[in-house]
Amino acid sequence: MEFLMQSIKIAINEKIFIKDPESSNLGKRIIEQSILMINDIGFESFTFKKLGEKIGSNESSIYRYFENKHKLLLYLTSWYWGWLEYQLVFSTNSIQYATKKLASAINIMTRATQEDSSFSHINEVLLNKIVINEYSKSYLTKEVDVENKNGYFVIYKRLVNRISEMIKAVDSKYEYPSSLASTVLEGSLHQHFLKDHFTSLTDCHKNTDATQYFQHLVFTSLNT
Amino acid sequence: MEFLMQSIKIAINEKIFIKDPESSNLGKRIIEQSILMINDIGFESFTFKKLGEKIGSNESSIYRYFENKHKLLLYLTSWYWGWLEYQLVFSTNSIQYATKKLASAINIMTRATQEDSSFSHINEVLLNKIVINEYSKSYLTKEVDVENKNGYFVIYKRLVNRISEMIKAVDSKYEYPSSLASTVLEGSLHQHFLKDHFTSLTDCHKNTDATQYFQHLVFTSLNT
DNA sequence: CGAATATTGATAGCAATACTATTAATTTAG
DNA sequence: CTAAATTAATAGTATTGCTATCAATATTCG
Repeated sequence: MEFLMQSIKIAINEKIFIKDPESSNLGKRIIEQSILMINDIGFESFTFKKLGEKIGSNESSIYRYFENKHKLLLYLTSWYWGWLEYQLVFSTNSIQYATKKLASAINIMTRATQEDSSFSHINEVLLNKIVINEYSKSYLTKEVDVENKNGYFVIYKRLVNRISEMIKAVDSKYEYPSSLASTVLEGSLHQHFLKDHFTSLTDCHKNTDATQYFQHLVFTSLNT
Repeated sequence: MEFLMQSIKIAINEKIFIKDPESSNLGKRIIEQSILMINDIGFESFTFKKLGEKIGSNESSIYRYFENKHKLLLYLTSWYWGWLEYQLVFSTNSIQYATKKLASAINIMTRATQEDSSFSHINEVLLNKIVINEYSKSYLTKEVDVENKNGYFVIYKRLVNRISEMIKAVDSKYEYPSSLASTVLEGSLHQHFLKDHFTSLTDCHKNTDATQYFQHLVFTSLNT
């Protein structure tokens, strides 16, 4: 997958960072290398000090971009959802039939992530793995309500709503469009996690299985 | 809900603790008060030092029961799933018809937790909240494969498998029984979380809504 | 160009966390 | 009632998650 439009930038809520990491070379290295490092050692073991060493920079310099590693995680995951949203809108916009549109959306939301050469410093495949392993930690906190009010989760919420609207377009009488939409997005991450760590708890063993599963789940729930 | 059998004990993998907290008064206070405290301040802010102060005991004494707070979380969540499993088996065992059995199981898995006076030192309602807010953190770690091999998640896995078997009993041709079972269990926690923090992402606003949603989701997926 | 301004790097320091070790006090069990 | 087990108290260590300060470099713009 590649962005067809040049110089598209994923717009992240400015309250999430102190200084926009897209605005400098150091900022981009912070993003690039934090993705590699979080993927490598996990979010718990990841620290700004270690990242500083890795990028040949200083802990205190990273703190000038992000208040703490939680905010960096919010940035990375927001970027990921923004990137997915773009693909969703771009791919489904021209589809006429509601059913076909929703099927295409489910496909994009549940498939294994493809690389995208448009953003040279971001490895989308690894970022997808981070989202699978760490996204819940970004909202399963005591601060979730305040951060939600601050708009830290808007992109994700917009994405769920888009799917929800597509579901309604297929079956306006269906009673749980938002729950179904959130189930697909969150459940997709979960099934991919189970595929890697708890194979007995899932039937999705190949990459394409999750898509099949959710297509079936959604379309049997709806009256088309 | 009450246990009809006296002196039932939820059996937890002995590798999770150093000394069985059920074996002493201090151990029970550790469990009782850690539930209150984690619920109160969240797992991230929870420390053995604070817990020690709260129960009028010492940090080092708690370390004789649990290696670290991660293991304590594994203990608490294992206990919860064991308790739910008991209710599931007890309530559905005598039901003949596969469909009715599965419907009853979904009901138990997705409803709001009821108090249980059988275990005086454990507040099941608060423990359910902890599971909603913290369970994923217990397996979204770099150590998950080792800990899985050690059997730290057996109870949860057995529970998913029980549901999976019930699904198969209703529709032996259905291709995704394990995925559907794990989706119900995990998705139920997620919908309850959304109900409390992201109301726009769910249609479950009353406690009973999640049950309705998952009943519909499961039974439209299956050919009965 | 060159001075002002912004950015980054280096070092230090602090409070809290996540433990471990040791020893003393207390409880319990035979 | 004595020995063994348990618990409490204290101290100590390495790491984390920051903040502050100041020097070294870039960058910008008049």
